[in-house]
Amino acid sequence: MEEFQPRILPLLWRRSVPARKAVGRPPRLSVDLVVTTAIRIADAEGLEAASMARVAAELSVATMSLYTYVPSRPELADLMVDEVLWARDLRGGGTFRERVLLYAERTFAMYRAHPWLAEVSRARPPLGPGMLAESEYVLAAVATLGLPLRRLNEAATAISAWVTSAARHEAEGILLRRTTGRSTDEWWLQRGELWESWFDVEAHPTMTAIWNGGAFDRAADEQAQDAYEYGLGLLLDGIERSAHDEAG
Amino acid sequence: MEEFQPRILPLLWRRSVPARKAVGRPPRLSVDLVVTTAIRIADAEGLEAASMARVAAELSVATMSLYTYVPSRPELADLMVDEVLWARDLRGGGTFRERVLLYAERTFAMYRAHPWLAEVSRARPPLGPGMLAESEYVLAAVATLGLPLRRLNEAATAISAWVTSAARHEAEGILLRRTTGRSTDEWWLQRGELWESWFDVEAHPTMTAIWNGGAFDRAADEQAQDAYEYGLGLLLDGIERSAHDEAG
DNA sequence: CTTCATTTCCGTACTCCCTACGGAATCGAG
DNA sequence: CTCGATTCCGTAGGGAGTACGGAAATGAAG
Repeated sequence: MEEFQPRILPLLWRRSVPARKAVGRPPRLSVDLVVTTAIRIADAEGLEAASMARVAAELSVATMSLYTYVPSRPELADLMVDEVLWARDLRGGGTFRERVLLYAERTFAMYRAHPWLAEVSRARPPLGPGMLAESEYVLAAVATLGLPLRRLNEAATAISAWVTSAARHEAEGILLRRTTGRSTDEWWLQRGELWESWFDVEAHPTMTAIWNGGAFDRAADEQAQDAYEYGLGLLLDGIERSAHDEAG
Repeated sequence: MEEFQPRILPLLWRRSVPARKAVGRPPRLSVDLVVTTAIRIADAEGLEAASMARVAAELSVATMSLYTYVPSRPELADLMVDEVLWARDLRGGGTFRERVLLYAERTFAMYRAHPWLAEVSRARPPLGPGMLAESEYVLAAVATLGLPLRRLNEAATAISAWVTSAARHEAEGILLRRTTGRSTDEWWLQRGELWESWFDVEAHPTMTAIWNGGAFDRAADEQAQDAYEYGLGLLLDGIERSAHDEAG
Protein backbone atom coordinates (compact mmCIF):
# COMPACT_ATOMS: atom_id res chain seq x y z
CA MET A 1 0.00 0.00 0.00
CA GLU A 2 3.02 2.24 -0.19
CA GLU A 3 1.64 4.02 -3.22
CA PHE A 4 3.33 7.27 -2.31
CA GLN A 5 3.63 9.89 -5.01
CA PRO A 6 7.14 10.91 -6.02
CA ARG A 7 8.11 14.24 -4.51
CA ILE A 8 10.29 15.04 -7.50
CA LEU A 9 7.73 16.41 -9.98
CA PRO A 10 6.89 19.59 -8.05
CA LEU A 11 10.61 20.19 -7.66
CA LEU A 12 11.29 19.76 -11.36
CA TRP A 13 8.45 22.11 -12.24
CA ARG A 14 9.10 24.49 -9.37
CA ARG A 15 9.31 27.49 -11.71
CA SER A 16 5.73 26.94 -12.86
CA VAL A 17 4.35 27.38 -9.35
CA PRO A 18 3.71 30.69 -7.54
CA ALA A 19 5.66 31.37 -4.34
CA ARG A 20 3.93 30.62 -1.08
CA LYS A 21 3.69 33.29 1.56
CA ALA A 22 6.54 33.18 4.03
CA VAL A 23 5.93 31.41 7.31
CA GLY A 24 8.41 29.89 9.71
CA ARG A 25 12.14 30.30 9.78
CA PRO A 26 13.33 31.83 6.49
CA PRO A 27 15.65 29.66 4.40
CA ARG A 28 19.28 30.55 3.83
CA LEU A 29 19.42 28.72 0.51
CA SER A 30 17.10 27.73 -2.31
CA VAL A 31 16.63 24.70 -4.52
CA ASP A 32 18.12 26.60 -7.45
CA LEU A 33 21.18 27.53 -5.43
CA VAL A 34 21.77 23.95 -4.36
CA VAL A 35 21.30 22.65 -7.89
CA THR A 36 23.53 25.20 -9.61
CA THR A 37 26.23 24.73 -6.99
CA ALA A 38 26.17 20.98 -7.50
CA ILE A 39 26.37 21.50 -11.26
CA ARG A 40 29.35 23.80 -10.91
CA ILE A 41 31.23 21.26 -8.81
CA ALA A 42 30.33 18.39 -11.13
CA ASP A 43 31.42 20.39 -14.17
CA ALA A 44 34.85 20.91 -12.68
CA GLU A 45 35.45 17.64 -10.87
CA GLY A 46 32.88 15.07 -11.94
CA LEU A 47 29.59 13.86 -10.54
CA GLU A 48 31.14 12.01 -7.62
CA ALA A 49 32.76 15.18 -6.35
CA ALA A 50 29.34 16.78 -6.08
CA SER A 51 28.53 14.81 -2.94
CA MET A 52 26.08 16.09 -0.38
CA ALA A 53 28.92 16.91 1.98
CA ARG A 54 30.86 18.75 -0.70
CA VAL A 55 27.93 20.80 -1.96
CA ALA A 56 27.05 21.74 1.60
CA ALA A 57 30.61 22.78 2.33
CA GLU A 58 30.65 24.92 -0.81
CA LEU A 59 27.56 26.68 0.52
CA SER A 60 28.98 27.00 4.06
CA VAL A 61 26.20 24.90 5.47
CA ALA A 62 26.01 21.59 7.30
CA THR A 63 25.46 18.50 5.18
CA MET A 64 22.08 17.68 6.61
CA SER A 65 20.73 21.11 5.81
CA LEU A 66 20.57 20.23 2.14
CA TYR A 67 17.89 17.67 2.86
CA THR A 68 15.52 20.54 3.52
CA TYR A 69 15.72 21.47 -0.15
CA VAL A 70 16.24 18.14 -1.85
CA PRO A 71 14.85 14.75 -0.81
CA SER A 72 18.02 12.78 -1.53
CA ARG A 73 21.07 12.53 -3.72
CA PRO A 74 19.38 10.80 -6.70
CA GLU A 75 16.74 13.50 -6.77
CA LEU A 76 19.45 16.14 -6.75
CA ALA A 77 20.99 14.42 -9.77
CA ASP A 78 17.62 14.52 -11.53
CA LEU A 79 17.34 18.22 -10.87
CA MET A 80 20.86 18.80 -12.16
CA VAL A 81 20.10 16.91 -15.35
CA ASP A 82 16.87 18.70 -16.14
CA GLU A 83 18.51 22.01 -15.39
CA VAL A 84 21.18 21.58 -18.06
CA LEU A 85 18.71 20.03 -20.50
CA TRP A 86 16.57 23.11 -20.12
CA ALA A 87 19.55 25.43 -20.49
CA ARG A 88 20.13 24.10 -24.02
CA ASP A 89 17.29 26.41 -25.00
CA LEU A 90 16.19 24.42 -28.03
CA ARG A 91 14.31 26.76 -30.32
CA GLY A 92 14.27 27.72 -33.93
CA GLY A 93 12.74 26.56 -37.18
CA GLY A 94 14.10 25.63 -40.57
CA THR A 95 14.15 22.44 -42.55
CA PHE A 96 14.16 18.97 -41.07
CA ARG A 97 17.93 18.71 -41.41
CA GLU A 98 18.61 22.17 -40.05
CA ARG A 99 16.60 21.44 -36.95
CA VAL A 100 18.22 18.09 -36.39
CA LEU A 101 21.68 19.57 -36.78
CA LEU A 102 20.86 22.36 -34.36
CA TYR A 103 19.67 19.74 -31.89
CA ALA A 104 22.84 17.73 -32.39
CA GLU A 105 25.16 20.70 -31.98
CA ARG A 106 23.47 21.92 -28.83
CA THR A 107 23.48 18.41 -27.39
CA PHE A 108 27.17 17.90 -28.05
CA ALA A 109 27.93 21.30 -26.57
CA MET A 110 25.89 20.40 -23.52
CA TYR A 111 27.73 17.14 -22.95
CA ARG A 112 31.07 18.88 -23.42
CA ALA A 113 30.20 21.52 -20.85
CA HIS A 114 28.70 18.97 -18.45
CA PRO A 115 30.43 15.67 -19.15
CA TRP A 116 29.08 14.19 -15.91
CA LEU A 117 25.81 13.77 -17.80
CA ALA A 118 27.36 10.61 -19.18
CA GLU A 119 27.56 9.24 -15.64
CA VAL A 120 23.80 9.40 -15.22
CA SER A 121 21.48 6.76 -16.62
CA ARG A 122 19.15 8.01 -19.30
CA ALA A 123 16.49 5.40 -18.62
CA ARG A 124 13.46 6.84 -16.85
CA PRO A 125 14.82 10.38 -17.09
CA PRO A 126 13.57 13.26 -14.95
CA LEU A 127 10.28 14.39 -16.48
CA GLY A 128 10.92 18.08 -16.13
CA PRO A 129 10.67 21.04 -18.49
CA GLY A 130 14.09 20.38 -20.02
CA MET A 131 13.33 16.77 -20.90
CA LEU A 132 9.95 17.63 -22.36
CA ALA A 133 11.39 20.50 -24.38
CA GLU A 134 13.84 18.08 -25.97
CA SER A 135 11.11 15.61 -26.89
CA GLU A 136 8.95 18.34 -28.33
CA TYR A 137 11.76 19.84 -30.39
CA VAL A 138 12.89 16.60 -31.98
CA LEU A 139 9.33 15.47 -32.64
CA ALA A 140 8.55 18.81 -34.23
CA ALA A 141 11.65 18.54 -36.41
CA VAL A 142 10.59 15.15 -37.74
CA ALA A 143 7.00 16.29 -38.07
CA THR A 144 8.05 18.70 -40.83
CA LEU A 145 8.42 15.64 -43.07
CA GLY A 146 4.79 14.62 -42.77
CA LEU A 147 5.36 11.05 -41.65
CA PRO A 148 2.49 9.03 -40.16
CA LEU A 149 2.30 9.41 -36.37
CA ARG A 150 3.79 6.10 -35.36
CA ARG A 151 6.74 6.45 -37.73
CA LEU A 152 7.23 9.97 -36.45
CA ASN A 153 7.74 8.71 -32.94
CA GLU A 154 10.12 5.98 -34.07
CA ALA A 155 12.18 8.36 -36.15
CA ALA A 156 12.47 10.95 -33.40
CA THR A 157 13.48 8.32 -30.87
CA ALA A 158 16.08 6.95 -33.27
CA ILE A 159 17.58 10.38 -33.93
CA SER A 160 17.88 11.39 -30.30
CA ALA A 161 19.24 7.97 -29.37
CA TRP A 162 21.95 8.25 -32.00
CA VAL A 163 22.95 11.79 -31.14
CA THR A 164 22.84 11.21 -27.40
CA SER A 165 24.81 8.02 -27.64
CA ALA A 166 27.62 9.73 -29.53
CA ALA A 167 27.64 12.76 -27.26
CA ARG A 168 27.81 10.54 -24.20
CA HIS A 169 30.68 8.61 -25.68
CA GLU A 170 32.63 11.78 -26.25
CA ALA A 171 31.82 12.97 -22.74
CA GLU A 172 33.09 9.73 -21.25
CA GLY A 173 36.35 10.35 -23.03
CA ILE A 174 36.58 13.81 -21.52
CA LEU A 175 35.93 12.41 -18.06
CA LEU A 176 38.52 9.69 -18.46
CA ARG A 177 41.11 12.13 -19.69
CA ARG A 178 40.47 14.22 -16.63
CA THR A 179 40.55 11.42 -14.07
CA THR A 180 43.38 9.38 -15.59
CA GLY A 181 45.42 12.29 -16.89
CA ARG A 182 45.80 10.56 -20.24
CA SER A 183 44.10 11.11 -23.57
CA THR A 184 42.50 8.21 -25.39
CA ASP A 185 45.45 8.03 -27.76
CA GLU A 186 47.91 7.94 -24.88
CA TRP A 187 45.80 5.18 -23.40
CA TRP A 188 46.15 3.16 -26.60
CA LEU A 189 49.86 3.83 -26.70
CA GLN A 190 50.20 2.62 -23.15
CA ARG A 191 48.66 -0.65 -24.32
CA GLY A 192 51.09 -1.23 -27.14
CA GLU A 193 51.96 -4.40 -25.31
CA LEU A 194 48.63 -5.74 -26.55
CA TRP A 195 49.88 -5.99 -30.11
CA GLU A 196 53.36 -7.12 -29.19
CA SER A 197 52.55 -9.78 -26.64
CA TRP A 198 48.95 -10.85 -26.83
CA PHE A 199 47.28 -10.13 -30.17
CA ASP A 200 46.68 -13.23 -32.26
CA VAL A 201 46.92 -12.31 -35.93
CA GLU A 202 45.33 -15.51 -37.21
CA ALA A 203 42.29 -15.15 -34.99
CA HIS A 204 41.68 -11.59 -36.20
CA PRO A 205 42.27 -11.46 -39.94
CA THR A 206 39.95 -8.56 -40.69
CA MET A 207 41.41 -6.37 -37.99
CA THR A 208 44.86 -7.21 -39.25
CA ALA A 209 43.92 -6.29 -42.79
CA ILE A 210 42.52 -2.96 -41.69
CA TRP A 211 45.58 -2.33 -39.57
CA ASN A 212 47.85 -3.02 -42.51
CA GLY A 213 45.64 -0.81 -44.67
CA GLY A 214 46.27 2.07 -42.31
CA ALA A 215 42.62 2.70 -41.43
CA PHE A 216 43.50 2.71 -37.73
CA ASP A 217 45.94 5.57 -38.20
CA ARG A 218 43.44 8.27 -37.36
CA ALA A 219 43.07 9.25 -33.72
CA ALA A 220 40.50 7.27 -31.78
CA ASP A 221 38.31 10.31 -31.17
CA GLU A 222 38.28 11.18 -34.86
CA GLN A 223 37.29 7.64 -35.78
CA ALA A 224 34.35 7.86 -33.39
CA GLN A 225 33.34 11.19 -34.86
CA ASP A 226 33.54 9.79 -38.41
CA ALA A 227 31.33 6.86 -37.47
CA TYR A 228 28.83 9.19 -35.82
CA GLU A 229 28.52 11.43 -38.84
CA TYR A 230 28.32 8.49 -41.20
CA GLY A 231 25.53 6.90 -39.17
CA LEU A 232 23.64 10.15 -38.76
CA GLY A 233 23.73 10.69 -42.50
CA LEU A 234 22.33 7.23 -43.12
CA LEU A 235 19.58 7.72 -40.56
CA LEU A 236 18.48 11.08 -41.92
CA ASP A 237 18.64 9.91 -45.51
CA GLY A 238 16.55 6.89 -44.64
CA ILE A 239 13.97 8.89 -42.74
CA GLU A 240 13.57 11.39 -45.56
CA ARG A 241 13.33 8.57 -48.07
CA SER A 242 10.60 6.80 -46.11
CA ALA A 243 8.70 10.10 -45.98
CA HIS A 244 8.74 10.29 -49.77
CA ASP A 245 7.78 6.64 -50.11
CA GLU A 246 4.83 6.81 -47.77
CA ALA A 247 3.66 10.10 -49.22
CA GLY A 248 3.99 9.05 -52.87
CA MET B 1 57.96 9.40 -15.15
CA GLU B 2 55.34 7.14 -13.68
CA GLU B 3 55.08 5.31 -16.98
CA PHE B 4 54.11 2.08 -15.30
CA GLN B 5 52.52 -0.55 -17.50
CA PRO B 6 48.98 -1.56 -16.67
CA ARG B 7 48.82 -4.89 -14.89
CA ILE B 8 45.49 -5.69 -16.47
CA LEU B 9 46.53 -7.02 -19.88
CA PRO B 10 48.19 -10.21 -18.60
CA LEU B 11 45.10 -10.82 -16.50
CA LEU B 12 42.75 -10.38 -19.40
CA TRP B 13 44.81 -12.72 -21.55
CA ARG B 14 45.62 -15.14 -18.74
CA ARG B 15 44.29 -18.10 -20.72
CA SER B 16 46.89 -17.54 -23.43
CA VAL B 17 49.76 -17.99 -21.03
CA PRO B 18 51.16 -21.33 -19.79
CA ALA B 19 50.98 -22.06 -16.06
CA ARG B 20 54.07 -21.30 -14.04
CA LYS B 21 55.58 -23.99 -11.89
CA ALA B 22 54.27 -23.92 -8.34
CA VAL B 23 56.40 -22.15 -5.76
CA GLY B 24 55.36 -20.66 -2.46
CA ARG B 25 52.12 -21.14 -0.61
CA PRO B 26 49.50 -22.63 -2.95
CA PRO B 27 46.47 -20.43 -3.61
CA ARG B 28 42.99 -21.34 -2.37
CA LEU B 29 41.29 -19.47 -5.20
CA SER B 30 41.97 -18.43 -8.79
CA VAL B 31 41.32 -15.39 -10.91
CA ASP B 32 38.60 -17.26 -12.78
CA LEU B 33 36.90 -18.22 -9.55
CA VAL B 34 36.89 -14.65 -8.29
CA VAL B 35 35.61 -13.31 -11.60
CA THR B 36 32.84 -15.86 -12.07
CA THR B 37 31.71 -15.43 -8.48
CA ALA B 38 31.53 -11.67 -8.92
CA ILE B 39 29.55 -12.17 -12.14
CA ARG B 40 27.11 -14.48 -10.41
CA ILE B 41 26.45 -11.95 -7.66
CA ALA B 42 26.14 -9.06 -10.11
CA ASP B 43 23.73 -11.04 -12.27
CA ALA B 44 21.44 -11.59 -9.32
CA GLU B 45 21.77 -8.33 -7.42
CA GLY B 46 23.52 -5.74 -9.57
CA LEU B 47 27.07 -4.54 -9.91
CA GLU B 48 27.12 -2.72 -6.59
CA ALA B 49 26.30 -5.90 -4.74
CA ALA B 50 29.43 -7.50 -6.13
CA SER B 51 31.63 -5.57 -3.74
CA MET B 52 35.01 -6.86 -2.68
CA ALA B 53 33.65 -7.71 0.74
CA ARG B 54 30.64 -9.52 -0.69
CA VAL B 55 32.62 -11.56 -3.22
CA ALA B 56 35.10 -12.52 -0.52
CA ALA B 57 32.31 -13.58 1.81
CA GLU B 58 30.78 -15.70 -0.94
CA LEU B 59 34.11 -17.47 -1.27
CA SER B 60 34.57 -17.83 2.51
CA VAL B 61 37.70 -15.73 2.41
CA ALA B 62 38.73 -12.43 3.97
CA THR B 63 38.20 -9.32 1.88
CA MET B 64 41.85 -8.50 1.52
CA SER B 65 42.66 -11.93 0.15
CA LEU B 66 41.04 -10.99 -3.14
CA TYR B 67 43.75 -8.44 -3.76
CA THR B 68 46.14 -11.30 -4.34
CA TYR B 69 44.22 -12.20 -7.48
CA VAL B 70 42.96 -8.85 -8.69
CA PRO B 71 44.69 -5.45 -8.41
CA SER B 72 41.55 -3.49 -7.49
CA ARG B 73 37.83 -3.22 -7.96
CA PRO B 74 37.88 -1.47 -11.37
CA GLU B 75 40.16 -4.17 -12.73
CA LEU B 76 37.78 -6.81 -11.43
CA ALA B 77 35.00 -5.08 -13.34
CA ASP B 78 37.11 -5.14 -16.50
CA LEU B 79 37.67 -8.85 -16.07
CA MET B 80 33.96 -9.43 -15.53
CA VAL B 81 33.11 -7.52 -18.68
CA ASP B 82 35.57 -9.29 -20.92
CA GLU B 83 34.48 -12.62 -19.50
CA VAL B 84 30.85 -12.18 -20.57
CA LEU B 85 31.86 -10.62 -23.88
CA TRP B 86 33.92 -13.70 -24.59
CA ALA B 87 31.12 -16.02 -23.49
CA ARG B 88 28.93 -14.67 -26.31
CA ASP B 89 30.93 -16.98 -28.52
CA LEU B 90 30.47 -14.97 -31.71
CA ARG B 91 31.01 -17.32 -34.61
CA GLY B 92 29.32 -18.27 -37.81
CA GLY B 93 29.12 -17.10 -41.39
CA GLY B 94 26.31 -16.17 -43.71
CA THR B 95 25.33 -12.98 -45.43
CA PHE B 96 26.03 -9.51 -44.12
CA ARG B 97 22.57 -9.24 -42.61
CA GLU B 98 22.61 -12.71 -41.11
CA ARG B 99 25.85 -11.99 -39.34
CA VAL B 100 24.71 -8.63 -38.07
CA LEU B 101 21.47 -10.11 -36.77
CA LEU B 102 23.36 -12.91 -35.02
CA TYR B 103 25.58 -10.29 -33.42
CA ALA B 104 22.55 -8.28 -32.34
CA GLU B 105 20.71 -11.27 -30.89
CA ARG B 106 23.70 -12.47 -28.94
CA THR B 107 24.39 -8.99 -27.67
CA PHE B 108 20.83 -8.48 -26.47
CA ALA B 109 20.87 -11.88 -24.81
CA MET B 110 24.12 -10.99 -23.10
CA TYR B 111 22.77 -7.73 -21.72
CA ARG B 112 19.61 -9.48 -20.54
CA ALA B 113 21.60 -12.12 -18.70
CA HIS B 114 24.06 -9.58 -17.31
CA PRO B 115 22.22 -6.28 -17.08
CA TRP B 116 24.95 -4.83 -14.88
CA LEU B 117 26.93 -4.39 -18.11
CA ALA B 118 24.89 -1.21 -18.56
CA GLU B 119 26.42 0.14 -15.34
CA VAL B 120 29.93 -0.02 -16.78
CA SER B 121 31.29 2.63 -19.10
CA ARG B 122 32.06 1.39 -22.59
CA ALA B 123 34.72 4.00 -23.24
CA ARG B 124 38.23 2.55 -23.14
CA PRO B 125 36.92 -0.97 -22.71
CA PRO B 126 39.03 -3.86 -21.43
CA LEU B 127 41.19 -4.97 -24.36
CA GLY B 128 40.78 -8.67 -23.75
CA PRO B 129 39.88 -11.61 -25.96
CA GLY B 130 36.15 -10.96 -25.66
CA MET B 131 36.39 -7.37 -26.79
CA LEU B 132 38.66 -8.20 -29.70
CA ALA B 133 36.44 -11.06 -30.77
CA GLU B 134 33.52 -8.65 -31.00
CA SER B 135 35.47 -6.18 -33.11
CA GLU B 136 36.68 -8.90 -35.40
CA TYR B 137 33.23 -10.41 -35.88
CA VAL B 138 31.48 -7.16 -36.73
CA LEU B 139 34.29 -6.01 -39.00
CA ALA B 140 34.23 -9.36 -40.80
CA ALA B 141 30.47 -9.09 -41.22
CA VAL B 142 30.75 -5.69 -42.88
CA ALA B 143 33.75 -6.83 -44.90
CA THR B 144 31.51 -9.24 -46.83
CA LEU B 145 30.13 -6.18 -48.60
CA GLY B 146 33.46 -5.15 -50.07
CA LEU B 147 33.50 -1.58 -48.80
CA PRO B 148 36.73 0.42 -48.85
CA LEU B 149 38.72 0.04 -45.65
CA ARG B 150 37.87 3.34 -44.02
CA ARG B 151 34.16 2.99 -44.71
CA LEU B 152 34.35 -0.52 -43.36
CA ASN B 153 35.57 0.74 -40.02
CA GLU B 154 32.94 3.46 -39.87
CA ALA B 155 30.13 1.09 -40.71
CA ALA B 156 31.19 -1.51 -38.17
CA THR B 157 31.51 1.11 -35.45
CA ALA B 158 28.08 2.48 -36.32
CA ILE B 159 26.44 -0.93 -36.18
CA SER B 160 27.91 -1.97 -32.87
CA ALA B 161 27.18 1.46 -31.39
CA TRP B 162 23.53 1.19 -32.40
CA VAL B 163 23.05 -2.35 -31.17
CA THR B 164 24.95 -1.79 -27.95
CA SER B 165 23.11 1.41 -27.19
CA ALA B 166 19.74 -0.30 -27.54
CA ALA B 167 20.79 -3.34 -25.53
CA ARG B 168 22.11 -1.12 -22.76
CA HIS B 169 18.90 0.81 -22.68
CA GLU B 170 16.90 -2.37 -22.26
CA ALA B 171 19.28 -3.55 -19.56
CA GLU B 172 18.89 -0.32 -17.65
CA GLY B 173 15.17 -0.94 -17.66
CA ILE B 174 15.69 -4.41 -16.22
CA LEU B 175 17.92 -3.02 -13.49
CA LEU B 176 15.46 -0.31 -12.60
CA ARG B 177 12.59 -2.74 -12.46
CA ARG B 178 14.61 -4.83 -10.08
CA THR B 179 15.75 -2.04 -7.78
CA THR B 180 12.55 0.00 -7.76
CA GLY B 181 10.14 -2.90 -7.94
CA ARG B 182 8.20 -1.16 -10.70
CA SER B 183 8.10 -1.71 -14.44
CA THR B 184 8.63 1.18 -16.80
CA ASP B 185 4.91 1.37 -17.46
CA GLU B 186 4.12 1.45 -13.76
CA TRP B 187 6.67 4.22 -13.46
CA TRP B 188 4.86 6.24 -16.10
CA LEU B 189 1.55 5.56 -14.40
CA GLN B 190 2.93 6.78 -11.11
CA ARG B 191 3.72 10.05 -12.86
CA GLY B 192 0.23 10.63 -14.18
CA GLU B 193 0.36 13.81 -12.15
CA LEU B 194 2.70 15.14 -14.84
CA TRP B 195 -0.10 15.39 -17.38
CA GLU B 196 -2.71 16.51 -14.89
CA SER B 197 -0.79 19.18 -13.03
CA TRP B 198 2.27 20.25 -14.94
CA PHE B 199 2.15 19.54 -18.66
CA ASP B 200 1.69 22.66 -20.77
CA VAL B 201 -0.29 21.75 -23.88
CA GLU B 202 0.49 24.95 -25.76
CA ALA B 203 4.24 24.58 -25.26
CA HIS B 204 4.18 21.02 -26.63
CA PRO B 205 1.87 20.92 -29.64
CA THR B 206 3.57 18.02 -31.40
CA MET B 207 3.57 15.80 -28.34
CA THR B 208 -0.07 16.65 -27.79
CA ALA B 209 -0.93 15.74 -31.36
CA ILE B 210 0.83 12.42 -31.07
CA TRP B 211 -0.84 11.76 -27.75
CA ASN B 212 -4.24 12.45 -29.25
CA GLY B 213 -3.34 10.26 -32.20
CA GLY B 214 -2.75 7.36 -29.85
CA ALA B 215 0.86 6.75 -30.82
CA PHE B 216 1.86 6.72 -27.16
CA ASP B 217 -0.50 3.86 -26.40
CA ARG B 218 2.10 1.16 -26.85
CA ALA B 219 4.15 0.18 -23.84
CA ALA B 220 7.35 2.16 -23.36
CA ASP B 221 9.54 -0.89 -23.87
CA GLU B 222 7.80 -1.75 -27.13
CA GLN B 223 8.26 1.79 -28.40
CA ALA B 224 11.96 1.57 -27.71
CA GLN B 225 12.14 -1.76 -29.50
CA ASP B 226 10.29 -0.33 -32.51
CA ALA B 227 12.69 2.59 -32.73
CA TYR B 228 15.67 0.26 -32.48
CA GLU B 229 14.50 -1.98 -35.30
CA TYR B 230 13.54 0.96 -37.46
CA GLY B 231 16.96 2.55 -37.00
CA LEU B 232 18.82 -0.69 -37.53
CA GLY B 233 16.97 -1.22 -40.79
CA LEU B 234 17.89 2.25 -42.00
CA LEU B 235 21.52 1.74 -41.05
CA LEU B 236 21.84 -1.63 -42.78
CA ASP B 237 20.00 -0.44 -45.87
CA GLY B 238 22.23 2.58 -46.09
CA ILE B 239 25.41 0.58 -45.66
CA GLU B 240 24.42 -1.92 -48.33
CA ARG B 241 23.43 0.90 -50.64
CA SER B 242 26.76 2.66 -50.23
CA ALA B 243 28.49 -0.63 -51.01
CA HIS B 244 26.65 -0.80 -54.33
CA ASP B 245 27.34 2.84 -55.10
CA GLU B 246 31.06 2.66 -54.44
CA ALA B 247 31.37 -0.63 -56.30
CA GLY B 248 29.36 0.47 -59.33
C1' DC C 1 6.25 41.60 24.77
C1' DT C 2 5.10 36.99 25.12
C1' DT C 3 3.52 32.80 23.09
C1' DC C 4 3.17 29.57 19.60
C1' DA C 5 2.99 27.23 15.20
C1' DT C 6 6.01 26.62 11.56
C1' DT C 7 10.02 25.92 9.22
C1' DT C 8 14.88 25.65 8.85
C1' DC C 9 19.15 24.07 10.55
C1' DC C 10 22.34 20.48 11.87
C1' DG C 11 25.18 17.17 15.43
C1' DT C 12 25.30 12.48 16.12
C1' DA C 13 25.39 7.94 14.72
C1' DC C 14 24.99 4.01 11.67
C1' DT C 15 26.14 1.32 7.63
C1' DC C 16 28.79 0.28 3.75
C1' DC C 17 32.44 1.12 0.40
C1' DC C 18 37.65 0.55 -1.06
C1' DT C 19 42.35 -0.38 0.07
C1' DA C 20 47.39 0.67 2.25
C1' DC C 21 50.19 -1.58 5.34
C1' DG C 22 52.58 -5.09 7.61
C1' DG C 23 52.93 -9.36 9.59
C1' DA C 24 51.39 -14.31 10.07
C1' DA C 25 50.73 -18.68 7.79
C1' DT C 26 51.91 -22.21 4.49
C1' DC C 27 54.01 -24.41 0.85
C1' DG C 28 58.31 -26.64 -2.09
C1' DA C 29 63.17 -26.97 -2.58
C1' DG C 30 67.61 -27.69 -0.89
C1' DC D 1 65.15 -28.03 9.23
C1' DT D 2 65.81 -23.86 6.96
C1' DC D 3 64.70 -20.51 3.79
C1' DG D 4 62.63 -18.14 -0.08
C1' DA D 5 58.34 -17.37 -2.09
C1' DT D 6 53.67 -16.69 -2.01
C1' DT D 7 49.23 -16.42 -0.06
C1' DC D 8 46.32 -14.94 3.53
C1' DC D 9 44.16 -11.38 6.26
C1' DG D 10 43.42 -8.10 10.73
C1' DT D 11 43.63 -3.47 11.45
C1' DA D 12 42.77 1.05 10.42
C1' DG D 13 41.66 5.21 7.79
C1' DG D 14 38.84 7.92 4.74
C1' DG D 15 34.59 8.88 2.29
C1' DA D 16 29.74 8.03 0.89
C1' DG D 17 24.42 8.70 2.07
C1' DT D 18 20.90 9.58 5.40
C1' DA D 19 17.56 8.49 9.73
C1' DC D 20 16.58 10.69 13.87
C1' DG D 21 15.62 14.15 17.06
C1' DG D 22 16.19 18.39 18.96
C1' DA D 23 17.86 23.39 18.68
C1' DA D 24 17.18 27.81 16.51
C1' DA D 25 14.80 31.46 14.09
C1' DT D 26 11.01 33.68 12.26
C1' DG D 27 5.95 35.90 11.59
C1' DA D 28 1.54 36.21 13.55
C1' DA D 29 -1.62 36.29 17.25
C1' DG D 30 -2.92 37.85 21.70
